[in-house]
Amino acid sequence: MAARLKDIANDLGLSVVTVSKVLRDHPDIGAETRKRVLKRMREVNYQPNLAARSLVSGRTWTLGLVVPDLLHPFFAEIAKAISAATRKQGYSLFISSSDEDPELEVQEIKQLLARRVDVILVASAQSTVECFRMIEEQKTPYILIDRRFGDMETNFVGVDDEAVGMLATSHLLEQQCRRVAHIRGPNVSTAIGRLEGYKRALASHHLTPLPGHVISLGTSGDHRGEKGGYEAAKQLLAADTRPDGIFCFNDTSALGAMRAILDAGLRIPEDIAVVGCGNFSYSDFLRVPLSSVDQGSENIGRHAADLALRIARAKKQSKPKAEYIAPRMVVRASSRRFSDGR
Amino acid sequence: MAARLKDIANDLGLSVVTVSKVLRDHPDIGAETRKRVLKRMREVNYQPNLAARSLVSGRTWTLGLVVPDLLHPFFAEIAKAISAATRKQGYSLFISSSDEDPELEVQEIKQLLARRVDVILVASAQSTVECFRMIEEQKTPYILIDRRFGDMETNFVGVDDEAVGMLATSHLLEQQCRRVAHIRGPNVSTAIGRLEGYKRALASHHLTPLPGHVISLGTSGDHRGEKGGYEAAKQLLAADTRPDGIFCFNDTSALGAMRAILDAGLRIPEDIAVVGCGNFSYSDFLRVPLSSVDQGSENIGRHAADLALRIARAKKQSKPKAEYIAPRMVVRASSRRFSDGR
DNA sequence: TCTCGTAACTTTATCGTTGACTTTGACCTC
DNA sequence: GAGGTCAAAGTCAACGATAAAGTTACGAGA
Repeated sequence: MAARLKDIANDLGLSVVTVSKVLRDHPDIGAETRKRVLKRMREVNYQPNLAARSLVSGRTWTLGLVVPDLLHPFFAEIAKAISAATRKQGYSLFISSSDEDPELEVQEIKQLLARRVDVILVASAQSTVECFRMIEEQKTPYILIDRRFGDMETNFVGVDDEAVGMLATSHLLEQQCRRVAHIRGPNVSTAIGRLEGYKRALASHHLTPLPGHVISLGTSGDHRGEKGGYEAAKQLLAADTRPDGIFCFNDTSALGAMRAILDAGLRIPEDIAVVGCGNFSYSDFLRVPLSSVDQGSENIGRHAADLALRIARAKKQSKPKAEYIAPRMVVRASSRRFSDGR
Repeated sequence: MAARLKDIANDLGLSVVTVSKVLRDHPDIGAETRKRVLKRMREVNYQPNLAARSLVSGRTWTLGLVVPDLLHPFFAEIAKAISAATRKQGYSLFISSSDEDPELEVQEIKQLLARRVDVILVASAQSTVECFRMIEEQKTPYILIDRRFGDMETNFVGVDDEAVGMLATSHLLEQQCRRVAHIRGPNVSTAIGRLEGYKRALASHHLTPLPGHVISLGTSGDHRGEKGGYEAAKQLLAADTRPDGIFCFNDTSALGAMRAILDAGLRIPEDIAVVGCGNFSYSDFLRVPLSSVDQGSENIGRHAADLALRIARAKKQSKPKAEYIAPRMVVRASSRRFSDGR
């Protein structure tokens, strides 16, 4: 069955170590011997036993990724990109979904720690940093993706959320919206950053959010946020002054919001322009194609993978590094109020 | 740092094996000793080294999943369900995406074999069975998901594709469509089954497909199939007799088809009713909400996970088992031609 | 009293690989 | 010819856990 170094060594009358050296391209092996060993390895389709290797080296050539929801295209794309980039370097990737549940997430992380993965990547649903202290105790390096935690000095790869907020809001202002509302997300770094960007963009036009024009997505139950977006938009429509543009925390909440607007008999973008965030793949096919800020998820994935590999290969812990990906505005019908393409 | 059995044994003046036995609930341990060991384990937060365990046992408590495209909600949902179900039993899941590329898929599988995963699950993009012979040689059990191969006797979990075709086509016929066309998928089991179901449903109404009314999705480039669906629908619209109903291989091709229909100035469903397959999560939010056959992807995932766990835990190879999940028709506006809800 | 069984541990060997040292022999130099 | 260098092997001891086969001590049964 599965061939071992020992078998090859016996077959060729060599010692196990010699064969092992060939495997790892060690210099002190004769050309002839090397050839014979390599030939035999091919013949028996030798595959090193990684468990044994891990045992000796303390490394597993394995990474772990935990995302809030694998069904969400943003995270699916990140996962796919990380998997593709790391596979090429001989690493395999454990992927799991925490369902936005902090406790489940902790369990996933514990399992990854028990498996001694070389690096953990998390798009975290935690509200406290306790969980990361736990990871640090095990001395397993980790990278936060998409969501940061206050002023924690950690490895991070994600979009520049303030830029997202500015991009979306500025775009709406350019489209002559003057009462731009914001449906903000839960109290995590991404939502806070986007809100900040929204305010800054308004400020740069000498505007401030009107009363009731910043509304929170409920966090209840539907974590994709369609229902939350629907409810939030209904509240906005009932506000003293109706908004003429809405920047939504993400695409799913934008879907809900658009539905609420259409249900109310209003037109998009004429009465209210809508911008989401995430640029999910089906934006083009919606009732009203949705303008959206692209977070460059694939890019995030690639950068995260590179960073993870660098960390995994490094002998020593290095200083935490934060990488910010620049977002990109993708304009579609839901916010295009002028045909001149401005 | 990471505590080992040895450390605990030293701390308590016991042998390593005794501690190991406590860990595995071995009977011949005194009550007092067991208590002391468990207490210490908790104190130092002991995590068994799975590499060492694997080395001895030859098992890794690890599963591998390869899907054609993690971005596709159908596969993402399956992946998520498998991951959730197996995690509870202490198994971790490697997930990777083959991008519908048979060669890449083989590479992924090789990596999983090298890692000695206990079971491999594949939604395969292969056109030949060669690759599975390779898996069999390594004696690693595997489960095919979604797509079968001819008459190969293998473990399989997927939807009953003939039922899918019948369900969709019968529904269109019930909606008084009389010229039902089919945009079929590539030459794999799923597409063949659905085509078969389509024909059988027609036959049971004493109909046969009209000339030019079964069209293949091109396999070129865009593997999600929107472009393919668009092109195929354009051809259908140019056919001698225009169809009044289209059953599309999947939802993404249905998106493309719907766009072609709308672009041609026709109405959905009045002029042409459309049914897809996959029931992807955003169906409700489309320009015309899409009727679709739900393949029960979560269900598929759960069943696949159960089967994988059973196989992983079994001492001996057992007879291959095929499980078929029943599909479900979800009717939305794209095919609802009567308001009486028939 | 002697054997035997049993509960509760311990010893030893093993899994497949690797890192740190040795050994061996050929060849060179002074 | 003694000593040194170098290439090309080989030995040994881990790595952390487990399975199988010992070893005690003690009480029961004959």
